Amino acid sequence: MDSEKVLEAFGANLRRIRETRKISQEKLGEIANIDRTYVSSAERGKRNVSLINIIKFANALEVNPSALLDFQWEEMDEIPRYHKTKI
Amino acid sequence: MDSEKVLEAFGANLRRIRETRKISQEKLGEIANIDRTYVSSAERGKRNVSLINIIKFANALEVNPSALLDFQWEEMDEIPRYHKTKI
DNA sequence: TTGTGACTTACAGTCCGTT
DNA sequence: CAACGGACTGTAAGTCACA
Repeated sequence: MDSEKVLEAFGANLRRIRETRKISQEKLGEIANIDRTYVSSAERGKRNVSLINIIKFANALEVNPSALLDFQWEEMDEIPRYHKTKI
Repeated sequence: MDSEKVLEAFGANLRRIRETRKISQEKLGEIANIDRTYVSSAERGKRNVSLINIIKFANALEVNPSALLDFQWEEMDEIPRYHKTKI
């Protein structure tokens, strides 16, 4: 589990979903009440976004928060254990 | 969307899943490499946990990160819009 | 085994701007 | 419209002694 790649994966999800909504970073920021420069850096994987802001983003984009955490773990250095076991 | 309740909901999920694993907060902290007292405060909804730590918790508990974000929105003040639309 | 208050440090997050 | 920088404020991260 590589922290940097987690942030990049989150950012990629954020960007992909925002683009399907056909709204700008600025517009997303306005809806979510988050600064536009922060949206930009979050999408580029430069920010360790907190839970409240993850929820804000999800609500603004009208998706379940889990959509933003739907990572492609194959790209990570270590495969998280939940791929091997179920709860 | 009430921030305080989001944190409490996250903490409740964290605690519930940890208890199904039958491990102590201290043991979870050891696995996730997070301080025991931090686990305690996160479970009590006192921390706005960031993405990296959400992933650490999820990996340590061997669950998908989205399991920790599986909130009961009915209890919240405002129903997030993703209940009304799908992506 | 867990809860809690207090504390410092690091960085989350904002606001101004330029390219 | 987005990337990026600088300077700033607020708060999460991380730890401790003690209940």
